[in-house]
Amino acid sequence: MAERAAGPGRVGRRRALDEAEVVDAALRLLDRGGVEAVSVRGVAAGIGVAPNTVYTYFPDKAALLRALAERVLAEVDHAAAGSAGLPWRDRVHALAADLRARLLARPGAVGLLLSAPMDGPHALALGETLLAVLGEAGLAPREAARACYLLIVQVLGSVALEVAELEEGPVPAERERVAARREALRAVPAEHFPRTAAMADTVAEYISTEQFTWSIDRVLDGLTAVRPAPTGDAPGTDGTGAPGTGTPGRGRRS
Amino acid sequence: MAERAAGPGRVGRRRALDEAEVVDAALRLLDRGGVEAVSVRGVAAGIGVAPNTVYTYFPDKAALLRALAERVLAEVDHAAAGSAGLPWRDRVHALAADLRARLLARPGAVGLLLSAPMDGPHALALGETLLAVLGEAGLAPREAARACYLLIVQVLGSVALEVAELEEGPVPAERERVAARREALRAVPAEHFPRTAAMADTVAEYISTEQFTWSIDRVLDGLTAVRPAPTGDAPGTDGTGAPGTGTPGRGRRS
DNA sequence: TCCATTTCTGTACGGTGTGCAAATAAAGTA
DNA sequence: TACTTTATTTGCACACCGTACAGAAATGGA
Repeated sequence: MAERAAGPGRVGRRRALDEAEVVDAALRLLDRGGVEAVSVRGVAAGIGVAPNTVYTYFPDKAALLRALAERVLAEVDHAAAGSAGLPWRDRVHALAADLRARLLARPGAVGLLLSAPMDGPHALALGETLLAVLGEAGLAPREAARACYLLIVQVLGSVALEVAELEEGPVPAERERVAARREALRAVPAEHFPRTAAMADTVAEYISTEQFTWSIDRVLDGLTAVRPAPTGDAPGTDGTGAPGTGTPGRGRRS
Repeated sequence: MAERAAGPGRVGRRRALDEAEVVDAALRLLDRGGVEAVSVRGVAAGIGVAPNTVYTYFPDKAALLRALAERVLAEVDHAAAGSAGLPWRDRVHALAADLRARLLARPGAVGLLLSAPMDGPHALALGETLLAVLGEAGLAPREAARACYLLIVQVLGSVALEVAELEEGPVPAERERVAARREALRAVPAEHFPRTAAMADTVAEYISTEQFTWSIDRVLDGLTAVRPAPTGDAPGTDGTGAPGTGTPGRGRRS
């Protein structure tokens, strides 16, 4: 099993591949065919090797999929968020848009990210970059960390819902996808769902870039809205999760 | 194939079950064993029938899974959001918390919701309820619709990321899950990810109820933050999705 | 050269979704 | 009642899946 990788003082038959080549083959399968096209046998065939050979490089399929998810995250453009000249809001937008675009270009990649803990180095790097931007924006570290998760959840969640509507095969343009949604929404019975039916056009645009940008903007508004200074009570959680008074912006500890 | 369901003037052998019984069997498998335990053969065995019989009720497995997702959504407590006495923020919190709790009680259900379009009647009903609350909160219909999607994305996204960390088997208490995360985060190298390492305790609490509530609060803040009145320009989308000026709260059309 | 060690392959097992033809059961008709 | 028509259910089969196991092939060290 893949215990100790290569090394000069190592004995035994040399391996013909390395982990990256296996992941690359998996990525090719992911790109055409989605996540369900990524099979151990398919990956093995893609690199001209017996199916079991894959288990020399990864202990099981789940590990291969985790590596594949990391591989996808590796391509995210952190530089977009680092351009020091831009206002911080724009830098968050750039990072979010880049992540969304990469994931939309690879339907099935989102499912990958959402089916295993995001604890790999590239996942950490993404969080670190976002944390830096939010820190420079003036958020206290604790607020920045929470805001970081809030934003990641929003991006991954919206891409996931967006991809969930896709058929197999090539991804249609956003325009067509919205149009298809609008058409499908004409079947919503107004007598049961009056508000939804009345706003069908806006509902059709849920999967649009505009809704995505609008959502991020509202989140950023919420992160910067002035609210009562945090109280200085003990740092333990109250743990109830129960809604409080209902007054807007009730602050919780930093 | 399941063309026309039962009817009084119908000829042919009577079916021994109905769709609901099939979905119930699938739900039992989902509850113990997660989404990957839901197999056509397992469902058939659960109701004492040959595997192919399932195809009399659903055209394929995907259709069965869609029905199962709907079945899960059917259990959401809309009354929690309808208690007219409470402030609207609390009603949103109640609905969000209820949805989260139901999905956490059934790990694997989120994956179900995120692997097919949410266009069933119970999905529509959920949106309609949320839309009503947001409308009563004073949001313009278009804003309310967009806010509705933003909130759904946040809830489903955060539950999805939360569930992604779970092992097979029974779900540990939140306290233990956070502790396990905290322990795992001790391995983060501070030289590469200084901010993440510094905030490890907060990062460990990403999956907590408190972070969930905090995130919803920030979103609600963002939805109610005062911002420039929408400009009256043409209703077409600009379609670029490019970030704008960076000034906070730049309003887009209602 | 022999040996220890590692990688790679052949084979096999139990599982999956589902297509197809035959069997079965009900209703309509004669 | 007997026969036809139709819908449901089943047995069988196929192709695919993840992966365990034992042996073969290749390497470096002694």
